[in-house]
Amino acid sequence: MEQQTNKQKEEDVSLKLFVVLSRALKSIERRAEEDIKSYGLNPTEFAVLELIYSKGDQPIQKIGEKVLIASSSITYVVDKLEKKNYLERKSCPTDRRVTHAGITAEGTELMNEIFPKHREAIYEICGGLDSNEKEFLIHQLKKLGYHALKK
Amino acid sequence: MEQQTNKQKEEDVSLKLFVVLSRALKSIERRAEEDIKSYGLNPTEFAVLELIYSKGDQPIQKIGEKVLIASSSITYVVDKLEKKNYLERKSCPTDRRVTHAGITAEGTELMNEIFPKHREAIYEICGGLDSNEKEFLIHQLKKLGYHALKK
DNA sequence: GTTTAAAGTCTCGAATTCGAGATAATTATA
DNA sequence: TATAATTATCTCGAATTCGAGACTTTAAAC
Repeated sequence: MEQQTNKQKEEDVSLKLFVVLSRALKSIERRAEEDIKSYGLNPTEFAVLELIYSKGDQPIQKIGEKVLIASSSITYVVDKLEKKNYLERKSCPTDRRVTHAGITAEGTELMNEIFPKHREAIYEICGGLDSNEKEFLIHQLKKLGYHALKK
Repeated sequence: MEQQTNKQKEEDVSLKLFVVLSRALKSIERRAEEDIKSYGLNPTEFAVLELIYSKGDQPIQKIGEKVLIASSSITYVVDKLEKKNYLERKSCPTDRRVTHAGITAEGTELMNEIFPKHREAIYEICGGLDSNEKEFLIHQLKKLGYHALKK
């Protein structure tokens, strides 16, 4: 009986956490998206471009792993970024299955311009907590996320 | 100079928090979605059904506010749940603009069956933290989300 | 060396979400 | 009361994401 009540409570807290987590992220995403849209990109495009901007040329496959989207979606996003002349595809000479995506001069120029602004925007959006609180939150979220990952 | 370095660091922590938050939620969502799909619903359908199951009949409009989706999306979701015979539309007698969505006997039966299972599943998924840690996390996430909300 | 298995990219169609605008009903204003 | 503004719902088309499967190339197994 006592057992049951306790379990009930634990479940409630977990559900609550799930809801609050979803809402907090949604609020942040809405603002972040607004920022990113003002640069003429959507969040996925920005994430892909940012990856290649900071990490250099990437095989199409790897992009999906890092940004957590399906391979068929990457094709779509890279297509769009290529049309905008921010990325270019380069077929790999050593493995002909592979295509790399690399950033263009125009893409680099764009990111030089907007990345600092984006950093600043995220900083403002996350202003509800101080630096130490953020560090601790990161730590806890990692524990939570790591456990959720495995099944 | 010192000022600049400090700012740099704060921005880094904020970016990191954003990434970790996104990933943690994505891990949880993936598992939660898996659970919900096993009941023949998708997350949005479940959320809408759960709202009406626990709070009673709702005007279509209100559903969107509570579940945070656009009005055009609600129409779509309620259509689907109506086709599955879990919800029914009831036109409001006092305000003819309004349509309420109410849960059917079949919908209630389904939720009686699956809601406890879902609670349990979320509890398992969130097992990376103990109850106190969750409470504290909820508190911090509220602070974070509340700040992000206003602009 | 063939045959099989695996890896990387892409095409296609389905599902979901959104925003803009249409329509209808209600409320506020002049 | 007529007019305007607001509210509620829905339609439509566009954007984004996914999964299944096609195709090519490479690696492994025999």
